[in-house]
Amino acid sequence: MDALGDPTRRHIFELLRRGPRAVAALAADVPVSRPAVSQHLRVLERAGLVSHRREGTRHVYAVEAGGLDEIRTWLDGFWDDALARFADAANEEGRRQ
Amino acid sequence: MDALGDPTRRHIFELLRRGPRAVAALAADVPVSRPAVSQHLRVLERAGLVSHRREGTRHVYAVEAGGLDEIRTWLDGFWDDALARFADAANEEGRRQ
DNA sequence: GCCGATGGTAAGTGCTAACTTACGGTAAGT
DNA sequence: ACTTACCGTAAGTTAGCACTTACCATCGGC
Repeated sequence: MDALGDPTRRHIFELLRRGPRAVAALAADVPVSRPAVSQHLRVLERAGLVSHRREGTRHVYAVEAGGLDEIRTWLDGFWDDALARFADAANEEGRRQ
Repeated sequence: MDALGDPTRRHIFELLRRGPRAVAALAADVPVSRPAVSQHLRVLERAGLVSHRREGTRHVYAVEAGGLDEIRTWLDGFWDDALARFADAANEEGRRQ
């Protein structure tokens, strides 16, 4: 979640959404330098959102399904609770009127 | 999404998950000053994640269902694409072996 | 009408992190 | 072996932002 807070990082993440890419290929579509992309990829990997495999000298990065699922479950619990509370508030409102 | 990047802001957001609260009540459960909470609430409101209604001199904040839904749809599209790409990669892998 | 409570806003400060340039390391091609 | 391509890491700078203190506005109560 902290990892997706940065716009550039989300940009990289959405590029990876189209499929696995190497570092240089990612840096070509992002308005920052290549080392910056490397640093962002490291953060994303630490967060469990992406993974990389070496292919010769190139490092190909891809999205990790587990990381997305983690956020998803967190959001789901949140959503349910929020809806329940929202219903409670609506009931209370109706009771007042 | 940028709004949920800050840990303190997520903390406040999760407090709001239990139900609507006033600013002072929120600040009591967060290790920062009350003005800081106000600023965080402003960011959250600008992001469409919370809304506030005045209750006398108190400002009661509550989570906004729409904001959560927005993140949810974004995440859903992401999830589907990621799974599809993952399946493609698995197929390619199988074809090689 | 005055005082306390509640909370938004302004100004200022410190720290984090995002970015750059520079360097080193590894693998492939010739 | 030498060069080239590709990438991670170190060091340094800067801009943003999270936080605090101080101030002001508004609403309710005595």
